[in-house]
Amino acid sequence: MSVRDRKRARTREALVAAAADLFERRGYERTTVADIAAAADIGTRTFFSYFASKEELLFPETDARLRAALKVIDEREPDEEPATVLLRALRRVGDDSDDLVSPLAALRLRLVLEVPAVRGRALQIQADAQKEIARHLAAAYPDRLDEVTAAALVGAFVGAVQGALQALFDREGRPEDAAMLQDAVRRATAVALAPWTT
Amino acid sequence: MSVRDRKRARTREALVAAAADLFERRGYERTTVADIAAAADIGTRTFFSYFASKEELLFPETDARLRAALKVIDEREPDEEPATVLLRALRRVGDDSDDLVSPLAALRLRLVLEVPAVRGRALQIQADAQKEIARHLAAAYPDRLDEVTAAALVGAFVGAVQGALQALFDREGRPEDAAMLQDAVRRATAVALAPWTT
DNA sequence: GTGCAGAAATGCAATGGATGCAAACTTGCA
DNA sequence: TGCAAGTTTGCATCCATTGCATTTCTGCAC
Repeated sequence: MSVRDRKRARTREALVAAAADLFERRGYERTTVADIAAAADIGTRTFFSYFASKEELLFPETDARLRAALKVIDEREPDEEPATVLLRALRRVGDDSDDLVSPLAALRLRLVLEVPAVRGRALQIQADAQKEIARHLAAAYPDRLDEVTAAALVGAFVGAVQGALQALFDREGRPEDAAMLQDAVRRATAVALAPWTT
Repeated sequence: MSVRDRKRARTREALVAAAADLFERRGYERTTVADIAAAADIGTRTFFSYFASKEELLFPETDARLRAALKVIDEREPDEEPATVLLRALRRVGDDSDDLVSPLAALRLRLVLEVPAVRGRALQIQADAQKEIARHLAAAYPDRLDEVTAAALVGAFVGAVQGALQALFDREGRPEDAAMLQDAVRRATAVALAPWTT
């Protein structure tokens, strides 16, 4: 990795860190892109060569989670059911991603629930990921699943988990700590996916 | 309904019509709110007392569809399964809504697929509707469904349908024929939701 | 018919995200 | 050392959105 690339990566991280700090302290809406850029010592214009929009800042590593899910599918046992593999893939994404610990993750969760623009972006990212997973799954089971059925299956699983999670948050408020959150995710998936697992 | 209200409703429709026309001809991005307001003979500022944002213009009757779904739940037979009722509610929304015929609906579908901002808004509206439906369903079956399970159920159903639809569009482009489309969705969701419906 | 209170429309100014453009820099490599 | 490619930046501009103050209705009371 060249000096150039490393510097760029460092600046990128600085931007995320600065933004997280500012969002935390002043709130999302009352932090301007100019503020963030200044805090990371770059020009306002330059910000947009790192992130396409203000929201994007909150989802810096979407690809990683998606790749993890695809990997689970690729490494399936020869005779596993599609639903079983998919189930494992979703559990993996929910569990091991650093997503529940990193300071950014907690902030992101809060903002997804509070700020419409952020929620909209999150839903879009999720929809795109679903599409990708469905494609992979269909390719993995060419004679059992066509693209449409695979998409329906993935949509059902993800939709169930997301619905359950949302309901949990509505009922219990935002989780205080990562452990509670993880527990909530587990309970939600257990409930949501029970019909497929029994 | 007073004169005032009727005039307001007429202006509102004029805005939607004007916007549909402009979006159709010039595209969404290259139509400004000022253009739309001018075409409907109102001041730019006034636009925002009718619609909270430019996107909102494309979803003028969300409530109606939601209410239709809730109505199906309210009018269920005494001993129907939750999944059965829910399935019927979704079919109702997909079927009888003018959604595949009205000129606005076709435009909306295209823009949802093409314009990120519009897609984001559509996903948010859907998520909100899901939440509402889940609440209703849980209330309708107090001893069979808690809020979280109901939300998971609704999420699974809606997710399956949406996933299937998305895949169909990706594969075949925009649908020529509503009947074929509906059939494909039914088959796909049947597979995805088999665990719930049996 | 006149006048008033509340609702609606409007103009104006300002904020803030986003983009195009061209000039000033840096870095990697020949 | 010096050029080509990749970066950074300032500047101007567009546009959605909002706050504020003003003006224009509309419904109703008298």
